[in-house]
Amino acid sequence: MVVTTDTEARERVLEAADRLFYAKSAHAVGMDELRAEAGVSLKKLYQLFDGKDALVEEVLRRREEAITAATMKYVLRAVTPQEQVLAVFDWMADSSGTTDFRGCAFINSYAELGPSSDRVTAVVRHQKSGVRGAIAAMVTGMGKPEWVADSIFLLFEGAMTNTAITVSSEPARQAQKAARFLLEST
Amino acid sequence: MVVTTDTEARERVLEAADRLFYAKSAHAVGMDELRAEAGVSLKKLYQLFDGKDALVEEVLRRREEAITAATMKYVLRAVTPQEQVLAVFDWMADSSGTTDFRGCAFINSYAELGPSSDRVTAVVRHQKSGVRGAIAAMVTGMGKPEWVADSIFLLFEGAMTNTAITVSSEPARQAQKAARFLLEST
DNA sequence: TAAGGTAGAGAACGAGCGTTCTCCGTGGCA
DNA sequence: TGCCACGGAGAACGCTCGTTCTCTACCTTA
Repeated sequence: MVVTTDTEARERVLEAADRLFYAKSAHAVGMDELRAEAGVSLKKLYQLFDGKDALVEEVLRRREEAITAATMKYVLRAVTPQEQVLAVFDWMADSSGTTDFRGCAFINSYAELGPSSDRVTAVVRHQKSGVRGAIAAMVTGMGKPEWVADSIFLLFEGAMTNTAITVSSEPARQAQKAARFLLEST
Repeated sequence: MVVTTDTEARERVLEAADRLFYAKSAHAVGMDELRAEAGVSLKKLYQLFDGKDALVEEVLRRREEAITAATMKYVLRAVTPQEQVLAVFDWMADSSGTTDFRGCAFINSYAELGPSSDRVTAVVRHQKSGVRGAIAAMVTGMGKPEWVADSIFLLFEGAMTNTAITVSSEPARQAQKAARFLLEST
């Protein structure tokens, strides 16, 4: 028998849930499908998590950390502050290349569950204010006015959804161009 | 007995479905709840529409027309071409004032149903390209480059989602400011 | 080896869904 | 007045879901 600690099982469940929820939306993924994908018994699944709602919430929180880390890799690779700000659009353009890109998981969750789950709404708000704050920190660090940061944030958000809908990295590139213009002309 | 033609019943169903689907997301609204809200028998409901999927599709198409008309009222009220472009953000700010504002119904539907319904995805794409085209027509009519139109479109999209998530018209106003800047400095 | 406890497989359960069907009351018409 | 066709109310059906429960097989330990 393959030894599997609870920690490992937890991780497998969270990874599978993140992938499936994002790809199909949470309500379209049954606990049994998730159990099969994670290679875990239904009993253990309910031992590890307090039901589906709690699992959705934890998946979103985990994804928030993962996305922050992923974008930071792009940001820190850049040299100048301006290139750092624009690097988040490189991340987006690269991410959209994967066939299973479905836009912003937080907006998607808000659309699906927002009205029925305050917990999910809270995580979504947290993520959005985090992204907005991160951009603001970079931009104001460059001496640019705060409204430039907010504008770049909105370009980012619009590009996320439309990159998914149009199945193309063009919105990401377009948003990057607009952000560059805003940074250079202020 | 109150006389009700099929056309009237159809209209009542579509109005109720639009309102409920937008407020709660489609999968959270049962056909029976919809029947009750529209004041129609279940039998007639299924006489008038080929099931829920078809109803969702028709609701989205109807909403596309309604939103186009609503924004056009704002656009045509403005005098200068620049004010016309910026008027769509006035529409957004005003719409967000209603307590049941939940962002872009098409993005929400894409998030909820996109992976399972090509028909819905097609309607969403159609609406997005329509909005993008309408902004492009106004902006290029002003002699501005096309990338300005695309940027304003992305600002619009980002503001729609974040106006809903933050329950505030601030993103709409912020996007408007950014759009004005883009229009004036090119 | 024998007993006991643990964990997995999957049946069971109650609820809710979309959809269809049945029944009954009420109209119009000869 | 008697008949019939229609439409509404809502029961019924088959399915899927989230969640819990049961049973069995195996591993551990004395």
